[in-house]
Amino acid sequence: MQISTRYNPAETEEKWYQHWEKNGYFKSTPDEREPFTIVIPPPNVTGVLHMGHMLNNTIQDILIRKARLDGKNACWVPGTDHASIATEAKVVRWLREEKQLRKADLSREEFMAYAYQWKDKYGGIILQQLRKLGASCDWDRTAFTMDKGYYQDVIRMFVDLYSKDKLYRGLRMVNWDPEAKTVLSNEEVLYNEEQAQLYHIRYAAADGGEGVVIATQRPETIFADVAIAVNPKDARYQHLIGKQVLIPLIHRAIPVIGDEYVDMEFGTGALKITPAHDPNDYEIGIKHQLPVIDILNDDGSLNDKCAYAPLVGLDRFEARKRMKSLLEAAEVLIKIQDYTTNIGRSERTQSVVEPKLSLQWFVKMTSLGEPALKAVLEEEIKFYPPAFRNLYRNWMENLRDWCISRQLWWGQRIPAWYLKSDALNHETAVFVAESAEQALEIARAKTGNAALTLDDLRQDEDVLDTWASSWLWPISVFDGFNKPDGEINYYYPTNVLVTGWDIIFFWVARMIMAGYEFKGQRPFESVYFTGMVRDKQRRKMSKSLGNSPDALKLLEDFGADGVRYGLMSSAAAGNDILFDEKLCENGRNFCNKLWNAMRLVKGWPVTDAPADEATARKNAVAVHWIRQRFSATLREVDGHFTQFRLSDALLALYGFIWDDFCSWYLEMIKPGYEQPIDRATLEATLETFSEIMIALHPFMPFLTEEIWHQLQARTEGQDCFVQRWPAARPTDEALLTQVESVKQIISGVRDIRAKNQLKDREPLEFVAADSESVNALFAQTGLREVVEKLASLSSLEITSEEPANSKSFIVGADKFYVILNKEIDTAAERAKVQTELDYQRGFVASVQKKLSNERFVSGAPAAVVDAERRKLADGEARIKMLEETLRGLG
RNA sequence: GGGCGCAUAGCUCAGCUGGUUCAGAGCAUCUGCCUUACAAGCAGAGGGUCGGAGGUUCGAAUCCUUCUGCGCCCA
Repeated sequence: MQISTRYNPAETEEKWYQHWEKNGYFKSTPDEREPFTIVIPPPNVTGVLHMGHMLNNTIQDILIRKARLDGKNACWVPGTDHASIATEAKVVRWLREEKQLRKADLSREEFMAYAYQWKDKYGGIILQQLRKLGASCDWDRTAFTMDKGYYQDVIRMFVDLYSKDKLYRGLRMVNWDPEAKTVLSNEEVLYNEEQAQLYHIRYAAADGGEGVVIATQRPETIFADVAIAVNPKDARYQHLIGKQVLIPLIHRAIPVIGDEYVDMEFGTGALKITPAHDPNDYEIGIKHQLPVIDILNDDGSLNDKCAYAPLVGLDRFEARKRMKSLLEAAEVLIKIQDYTTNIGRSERTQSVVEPKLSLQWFVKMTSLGEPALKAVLEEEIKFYPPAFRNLYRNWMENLRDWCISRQLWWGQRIPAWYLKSDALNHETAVFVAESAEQALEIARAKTGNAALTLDDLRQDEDVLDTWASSWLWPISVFDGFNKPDGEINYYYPTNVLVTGWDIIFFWVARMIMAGYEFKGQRPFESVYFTGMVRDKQRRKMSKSLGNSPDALKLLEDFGADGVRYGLMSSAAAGNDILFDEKLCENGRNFCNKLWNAMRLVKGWPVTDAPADEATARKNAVAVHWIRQRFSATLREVDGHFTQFRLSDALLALYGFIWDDFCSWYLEMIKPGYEQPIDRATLEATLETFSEIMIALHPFMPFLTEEIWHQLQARTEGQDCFVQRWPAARPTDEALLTQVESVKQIISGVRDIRAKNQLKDREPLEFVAADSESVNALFAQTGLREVVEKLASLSSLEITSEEPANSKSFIVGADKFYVILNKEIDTAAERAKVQTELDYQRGFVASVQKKLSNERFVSGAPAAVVDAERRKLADGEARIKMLEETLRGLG
């Protein structure tokens, strides 16, 4: 049967994935084996596969497959995140565009019903796509952060933290949509440059002086001013710091304070501080312990706190208009200046968003952060690459309390109830419980009012930040809250977390905190940080830029193994990768290379007759050598794996397979045209080839499984997937070195061929200068035959005679000649040898200088000094040989 | 403003604890080959003051200081 010269991924991938899944190879249940656990960083439930996912999940699959081959009970838990903001935004858009519905017109329940509808329709597509990549997740364990059980865990977490006094309500500046009368998330506010006006207004000094002029775009907010800030370095205003000035129209006295924050160049260099209506002012207010005056009603009109009756009840824009004439009449309006500024508008109502203080839920970070920081610094949790420890420490040492409430509906609703009789944001009591009924009980007890009913309570409208649910992921997916003595004890702590460094704070740090807080244990032993996948212009790949290749198209074009290779070959841990399809092309080519190696080996006729003696010697040493090389490679790969240096591990295998196995080994044992190969050599080759497939399997699972089955007839269930990782055996270093010399000799001959227009197959006479090392080399059984075959020699002699009509080359400290049946261009040859001679003399001089340094000889380790002595001896031998060659050339 | 990181071949990057893995890989380039597994391939070759300057050391791409140029995070 003719086998295609190209590997066809489309045919094999589907077949093997189904085979593995059907055989339950992905499944894990606790048993007596050592567990190896990974929880997937859950992608957005309605997301689609992109480059970052492919990189990240390829790495996890490599680790999990390697663990499986190592005989561990490997468990990779897949799942998705509800991603509240992103998903809610998608649902809102969908409702608007497809159903002509506005969120504001829907009840919470109606909206949630639509959201689940959306989730059911698009949710989990990404998990299907991961299968195409080869991800060997235990799909039976697929989790979702809004699953009933998971939801319950999040609620329980909230109640638990509250009971431990680690949660509190605090003021925070939010985006308020006065038209929809709702809080907006940052993502729902659209900023655009708009024309606005700066009002220059004079605040008279309380002591009758001329005071100070400020510039503001929102003159109606002056009634909420609590201070004027100037830069202490500003010579114009230094004398005012500590004095009082009067707010125009209402003549309330406010202090002038000094703060470096103030930009001396902007406006007049004096900044009015309005904590209730500007986030930066709020920060300054806290710093200087200033009061907060909120003059806006929820609908954007001014309330009586503004203390200026003519404006109370007017909309902010109407008030702004009136302010102009009022200020003019008071003779405090210096000028009005046009300027362009970024104005935030509600995505939904287009109304100008007002920064507004609102009560939000915060997690106290001090007690949570401490063990989490310690764990990483003391390497109870190891980071790869370790440089991320610094980044982590820097953040953890400057922890701010975590605001976990979000003004959204898609998420876990905060389990806090208030009295309906209390005004919004001015609640007198909070009742936190896992259910409304429990909250009611608490409320009755707390208020002493046994007559309270559920109707008297209202639940907090907000949901929890997505990260406040996903930080429980490693615990919750094993049902660790419900069944703390269940299988979580087997799988937890997980072994490694693979994620992008961009969410080190959002997610990694918080999972570590949750691990210690709720489980008393680290959530994982190691964290492998992947880099960001960027395009050739170093831009992060993103949908909005449209610079991300279509992941599925890529898989189709290059095969999953090709793409996996492409991603991994350039992905050292933590380093961003500049993605180029060329990388996948390399991967595809590598697949074809292996495929063709398989075709070659399978195409040989076999004979049970023993090979002739020379061939037998050659094949025996070849088989012995490739096993040694493979062992050496495995040792290298094992080392890389323990360090999570997956890219290096793959490249080590790649180099071994392409160069050692294909270019050298297979060429060594390849029988002549239509000649058979002896059975022993073939079987040894199939055996080694099969083991190589196992070693490569974690990286390129489909191709290796296919070749594994093509190589030899396998029994039922004897799949590459479930084999044991081949053990690295001690290696015969002497042989490895000798074969390296043999390779250099063969390359030397090939080089002379190339430079003298000699056909590759034209047999050549070859001479090695007699020496101890040359004799030792060829005393190794079979090596002479290897050189003869791969260099296409007609003869190989060892002699101390300098052969005529020859060209020579040097390997190590030995000299070799190729006899050319033609006139040698002696002048050109002399020049070449002279150049080499000059180089060698320089080399020897530098080594001599080192060795004549007494401090080097006494200070450096003996091995290093010995190596230098060897270098010197070899260099001197080479000089001698080159000088002889020069003499020989006349 | 505070912090973290990066700079090595034309390009993208490896290079661990300072020393024969020391200057490397892939791509690109050049030369010769449609050879009997693979032209998406084979054989061979060229290409570098390891960003600059100091320092530590017998010895520095590697450790320290500093400068320059980029990138990122926090405010």
